[in-house]
Amino acid sequence: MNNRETILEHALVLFASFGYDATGVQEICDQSGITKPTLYHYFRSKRGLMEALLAENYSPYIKRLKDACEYRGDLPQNIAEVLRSTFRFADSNLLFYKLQFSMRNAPARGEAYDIIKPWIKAQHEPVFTLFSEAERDNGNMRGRAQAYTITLLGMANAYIQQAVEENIGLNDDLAYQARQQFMYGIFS
Amino acid sequence: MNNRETILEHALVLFASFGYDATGVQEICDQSGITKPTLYHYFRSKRGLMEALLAENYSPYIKRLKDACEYRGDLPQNIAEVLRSTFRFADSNLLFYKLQFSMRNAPARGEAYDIIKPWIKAQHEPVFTLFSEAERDNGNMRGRAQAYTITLLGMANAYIQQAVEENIGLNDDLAYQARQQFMYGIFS
DNA sequence: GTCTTACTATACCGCACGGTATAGTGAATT
DNA sequence: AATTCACTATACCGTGCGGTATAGTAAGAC
Repeated sequence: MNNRETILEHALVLFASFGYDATGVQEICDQSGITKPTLYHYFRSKRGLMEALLAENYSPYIKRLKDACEYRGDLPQNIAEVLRSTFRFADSNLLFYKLQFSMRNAPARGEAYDIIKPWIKAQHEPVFTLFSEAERDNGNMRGRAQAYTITLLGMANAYIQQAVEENIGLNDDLAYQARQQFMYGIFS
Repeated sequence: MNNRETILEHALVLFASFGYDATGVQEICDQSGITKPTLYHYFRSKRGLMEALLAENYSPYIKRLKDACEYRGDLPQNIAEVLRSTFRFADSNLLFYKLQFSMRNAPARGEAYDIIKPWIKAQHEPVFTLFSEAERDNGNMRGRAQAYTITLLGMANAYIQQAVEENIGLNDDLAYQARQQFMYGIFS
C-alpha cells in the first residue's frame, strides 16, 4: 500500500479516537511509519490532510444521496432512499461516521467545524431541494422544507446512534421504521 | 461581581465558541481581566474549571429531570415533563446547551468527553429508570428501556436543534408535538 | 552517464500551551 | 503591633505543537 493511503488510514483512526485538535501530526506519522516531510509532501498541512480525508469518505455518499433525492412524485419513496443511503454510509465506515458526526457538532468557530462546513451543506442541499419540490404537490407542507430537512437528517442520526449503542444492524428494516415515524411527524 | 463568577462566565463563552481544546487559559484570563494565578487559585486546572462550569449549569436541570421521571403510572405524562424540562434547560442557557452538546459528541477518548461523561450518565439514568418501571405496566415495551431512553433524548436534541436554527420558540407546544411523535414510535 | 522528478530522513525553528515559583497586597484576627 | 489568610501580579518553566530547511535517495528519461 502506498504511503498516502497509509497516512489517511491511520489519520482516520486517530482523529476519530482523539479528535482533530488533540491529535498531533507526529503521532499520525509514528503510527503510519513515516516522517513528517512525507506527510507534508502528500498533504499541504494538517488541515489539508483532514480535508482529503473528508473528500475521500464523503464523496461516494453525497453522490448516492443526490440520486436518492431525485423527486419523481413519490415523497415517501425518496425519504426511504435518503434514509437507506445514510444508514449504509454509516454502516460501511462507522469510524468515519463517528468522526464526521463529532465534527458537525463541534463549536462553530473551531477549525474542525470550519473544515466540515462545505460537506454539511453538500448533504443538506439535495434533501432541502427534495422537500421544496414536494411542496408543490402537497400544500400543507408549504414553507417547512428547511424544518423537514433538519428533522429527517436529525432523526437518521438518532437511529444510527441507537443502532450503534444497542448493536442492532443498520439494515433496511430500520430505515423503514424511521421513515414511518418521520412521515407521522409530517402528517399530524 | 467576584472573580470566580467572572471567570466562569467568560470561560463559558469561549469554550462554547471555540471548544475546550482550542481555548487557551491565557485567553480566558485576558477576557476576564485577571491573570493566570487568579484562575488557578479558584480552579485547580483547566480541567477543573470546565468541571466547575458543568456542575453549576447542569445541576439544576438534572434535579428537575429526576422529578420529571418520577413514575406514577402515567408514562405519557412523564415523557411530556422530561421533554419540557429539557427544552427549558436548553432555552434558559442556549450557550451552555451548545457547549455540552458538542462535548457529548466529541471523540470518546478525548479529554472533553471524559469530563462530561458523568453528566451524561446523570441524565441517562433517571430516564432509563422511568422506562424500566413503565415496562412492568406495559408488556410490549419489555427489554427496550435502553432504546427508548436514547431515542427520547435524541429526539429532544433534534427538536432543539431545529428550533434553534429556525428561530422557533422552545415552548411547551413543541414539547407536546415531540411527545406525540415519540409515542407514535413506541406504539407501532 | 547525466539530469530530472518523486519521494523521504535528520534536525531544527518559533511559538503557544498548561502550569508554577516567587513575591507581594490588603483585610481580618489575635 | 504582629500574624495570618485569601487573593493577585510578574516572570518564568518545560513541553509539545505545526511546519520547514537541508540533504539526500532511488528510478526513469534522454
